[in-house]
Amino acid sequence: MSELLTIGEVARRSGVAASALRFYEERGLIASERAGSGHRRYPRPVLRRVAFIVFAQRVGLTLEEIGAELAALPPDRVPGRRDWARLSRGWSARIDQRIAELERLRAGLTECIGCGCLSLDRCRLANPGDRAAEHGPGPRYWIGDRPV
Amino acid sequence: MSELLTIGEVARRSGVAASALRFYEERGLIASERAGSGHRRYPRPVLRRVAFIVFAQRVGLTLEEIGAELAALPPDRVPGRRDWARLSRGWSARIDQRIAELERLRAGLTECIGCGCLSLDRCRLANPGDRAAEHGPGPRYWIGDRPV
DNA sequence: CTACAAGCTCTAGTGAACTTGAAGTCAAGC
DNA sequence: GCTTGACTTCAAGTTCACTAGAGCTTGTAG
Repeated sequence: MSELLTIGEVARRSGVAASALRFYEERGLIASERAGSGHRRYPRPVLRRVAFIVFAQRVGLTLEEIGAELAALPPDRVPGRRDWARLSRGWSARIDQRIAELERLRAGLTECIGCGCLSLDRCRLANPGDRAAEHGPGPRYWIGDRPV
Repeated sequence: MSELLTIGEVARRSGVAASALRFYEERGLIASERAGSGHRRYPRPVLRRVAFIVFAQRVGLTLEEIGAELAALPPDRVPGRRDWARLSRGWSARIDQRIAELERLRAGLTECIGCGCLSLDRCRLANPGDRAAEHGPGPRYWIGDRPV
């Protein structure tokens, strides 16, 4: 019934570990007030914010991107239907792209590999040009899940 | 025209960095002979094997899984239509699952978030039970891309 | 008042898939 | 003979999204 939640309560209710919540806070994705003791106190709406983060991760966004999306939401009022709609467009496009790629791959599974044409020179399914190879150093993102 | 390719040639033709090829070899995904100098010499079919690896990664398999798939292919003969078909079944199912999840998420984008029900308690889209939270320590796999 | 749970900060580790860099070898061209 | 470039090994670094543990403080129940 309390207005403010402890980190443990948020963790239990969201299914996200307390350590992860601290990590999100460090990254600026969520915020907390502090009790006199120095303990975190989360206002209730943080639960929706955490839900949003989890959802966005499943869609395939990185925490950095999620942070940007959250920053773009109005800080002064509860985000409404209009805000979601704006957000939604970008995400839908992204999801559609990934689905399209997966369908292409599934088709290639029988058509292209099956027919024996899986050749790097000719097959667009394994074409270097399609790949994220030139995205510089560091780990390759899950191929195809990369932000475009 | 030569029968055997250097690592540089394979890298150029496959679009995969030489360092990655050495890494794949270390992991047992590909193999090479050695010239007298100690330099790697790849038989030509390695190109198809690399193409296979790249393809499988886009589908979402880890290198370890890819290694297992490759190990299951006949080592004595060129893999034929039958071998691909066997492989294909598992991958298709996997792709279908991921597509289904993405579609579910896309629907939730308007239905569930849009209507304001994005609540951790009630919404199955952000439901802790759905999540890979209990998969133990270590990094969370890209959520939803996890091998089932 | 004392346990003990829960919170705090900070540093370091994890796993996947590589890349980077150091230090050395080998082959070819000038 | 020397430089250049391609190759070798090996160790260490990178990103992402966290987790784990050390060492300390706070809050609560008996």
